[in-house]
Amino acid sequence: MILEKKKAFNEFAAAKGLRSTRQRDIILDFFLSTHQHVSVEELYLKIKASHPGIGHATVYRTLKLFTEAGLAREILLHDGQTRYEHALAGEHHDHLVCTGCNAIIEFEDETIEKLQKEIAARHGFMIRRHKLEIYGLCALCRAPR
Amino acid sequence: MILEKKKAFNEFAAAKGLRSTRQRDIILDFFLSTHQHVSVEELYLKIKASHPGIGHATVYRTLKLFTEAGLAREILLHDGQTRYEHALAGEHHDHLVCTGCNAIIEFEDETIEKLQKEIAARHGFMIRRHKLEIYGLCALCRAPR
DNA sequence: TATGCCTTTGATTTTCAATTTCAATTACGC
DNA sequence: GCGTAATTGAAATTGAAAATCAAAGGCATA
Ligand SMILES: [Mn+2]
Ligand SMILES: [Mn+2]
Ligand SMILES: [Zn+2]
Ligand SMILES: [Zn+2]
Repeated sequence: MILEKKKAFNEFAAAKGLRSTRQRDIILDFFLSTHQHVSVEELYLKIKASHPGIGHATVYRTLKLFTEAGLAREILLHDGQTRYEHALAGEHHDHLVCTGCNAIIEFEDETIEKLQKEIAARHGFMIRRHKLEIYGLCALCRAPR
Repeated sequence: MILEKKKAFNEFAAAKGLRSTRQRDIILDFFLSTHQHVSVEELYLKIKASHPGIGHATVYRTLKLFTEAGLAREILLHDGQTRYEHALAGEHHDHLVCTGCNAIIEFEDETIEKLQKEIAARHGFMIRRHKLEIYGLCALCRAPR
């Protein structure tokens, strides 16, 4: 799993003529061992604890590379912080976002996906991507105390 | 229509103990006579042409008030600019966004709305709001030349 | 292993939307 | 009209993200 992703990035890097650097290896290791939907700042701070030399800019740049390579996906929720999640080829899902505890629940609904395509077709619109985010309170945050 | 909205805002302002100011009247007039999905900067520039004294901060603040009053709705698309659209009580719709010409097509789909509620219920999640944005190319932008 | 090119890095600066600050102005109940 | 508290707007500040650029480092070649 993790090895496959590393391999995938190495292939992407090779194809693009990118150099192999210590920083990119470290950032990839941290990203792969991180929970879903990590913000750049969160990841940067985690890395900085054991690798103080690594800079903000490199983390930003490298996450964009991972996205280009297909390992990561950018998620823009309503808090002004870009987050990244692990991307699996061909996989797609949407998000329930708890505004109480910031938990994120993933879901996928084939019918919704199909209806979106029908709506687009009806308007002669060609879909490139979409985002469906449902904001509210998760079961835990709804519970009294 | 426009008068109803002005009345609605006046009632909101009265209930909240807000004062009636020339600036708020002007900004409301401009907002109500503007096409859908206007950005703050766009609206500010339009107003400035005939009312140079009105400041950025006031436009930002006032649009937030309109939102609170239920006349406007904040729309955050993927271009880093907050937009506002006219809100009608009880009405909801989602957006097809053309990345070619920035056109925005509105749509509503009862089945999608229902499915969202089912998904939320399945996770014990209480929905407060949601956003569904479909990005791609509109019919005109797809057409050759 | 050494050379040299050219990519990458990271401290710093810049950008840009949006918010905050605060002194001056203004609305409005009395 | 008076006094007070809300409002305004120029300017400063914020915060995320991108850009800058000199120094460091990867890598093809000899
Ligand atoms: Mn996800
Ligand atoms: Mn709309
Ligand atoms: Zn929660
Ligand atoms: Zn278009």
